[in-house]
Amino acid sequence: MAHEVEMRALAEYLGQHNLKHTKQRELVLAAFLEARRHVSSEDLYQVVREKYPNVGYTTVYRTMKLLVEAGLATERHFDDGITRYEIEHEHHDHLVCIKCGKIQEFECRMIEESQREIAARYGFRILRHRHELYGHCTECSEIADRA
Amino acid sequence: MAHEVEMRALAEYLGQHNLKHTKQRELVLAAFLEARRHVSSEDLYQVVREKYPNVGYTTVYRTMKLLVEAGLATERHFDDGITRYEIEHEHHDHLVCIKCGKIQEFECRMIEESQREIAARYGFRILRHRHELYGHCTECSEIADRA
DNA sequence: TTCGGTGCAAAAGATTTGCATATGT
DNA sequence: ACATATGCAAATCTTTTGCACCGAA
Repeated sequence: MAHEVEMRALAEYLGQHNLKHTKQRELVLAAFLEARRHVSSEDLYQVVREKYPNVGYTTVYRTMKLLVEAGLATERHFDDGITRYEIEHEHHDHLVCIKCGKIQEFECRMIEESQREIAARYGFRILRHRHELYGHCTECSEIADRA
Repeated sequence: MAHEVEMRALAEYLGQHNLKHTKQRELVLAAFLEARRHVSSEDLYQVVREKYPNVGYTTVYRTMKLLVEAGLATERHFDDGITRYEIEHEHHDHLVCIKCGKIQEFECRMIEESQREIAARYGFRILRHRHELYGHCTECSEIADRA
């Protein structure tokens, strides 16, 4: 079984919270880790279904919420209204191609610094943020130019 | 009638597109302009209903989409999944208080510059962006500290 | 044996659509 | 007159919830 670290983290979380270690939770976590991209519950449901057709929608939705609680996943809301998940990691923002849907992560120290400055200016205490740049990626720009 | 400029802009857009100038469209636009904050279609529906109880949900939803087309309003998606609208104007981002819901706009040249730099680095052509900082505003921070 | 988990179906909440009717142009 | 707009109800789409049954501890 791959993903030993994450599987152990899940087991630990479940143990500490008197929750049960089930096949379904393991399957959803594995599918999520293997996806290596921003996936929706629907996406994961489809993947899990291929091998285990008796797993329900509900379980996938509930398990993703659980993984967020456990600190293994982060919820993301892009502009199409569908909730997507990514593997938990900090300090990054997103470039979203509105043609092909590709999502590219980026980091920028300068922006982080500016955010702190803005927060100070308005007396806000920042807990989290969203920063998404929407447009066309290199490939899609080229296609548009040729047309 | 207040909002002469915007009313004229609406009339112009309607004329140019073979659309009709109706009482409902005027009412929704007036309610939107008077709100002076980020409002949802539901909010506007409630306001319009007070004076004109026979206006339907559907008309408000459709009219807000029309106002976006006409360049009078901009659609915003914050993290609660409800679509809100603001008066069209550029170059600003948002501070959102997750306790009281207050939304404060801000502008930052430094961030805009960084965005251009990031776009260049990844070969993206940026068309629009979202940048929202979520946390506690001054008042809500103070209340939390006192507790 | 005992709770928590699962899966189905039904509910929920926001928004859209079909359709008969009403209304600008 | 004619095409578009309206308003209701029903449909949609994503996500959540109720509940009887199942299964991990």
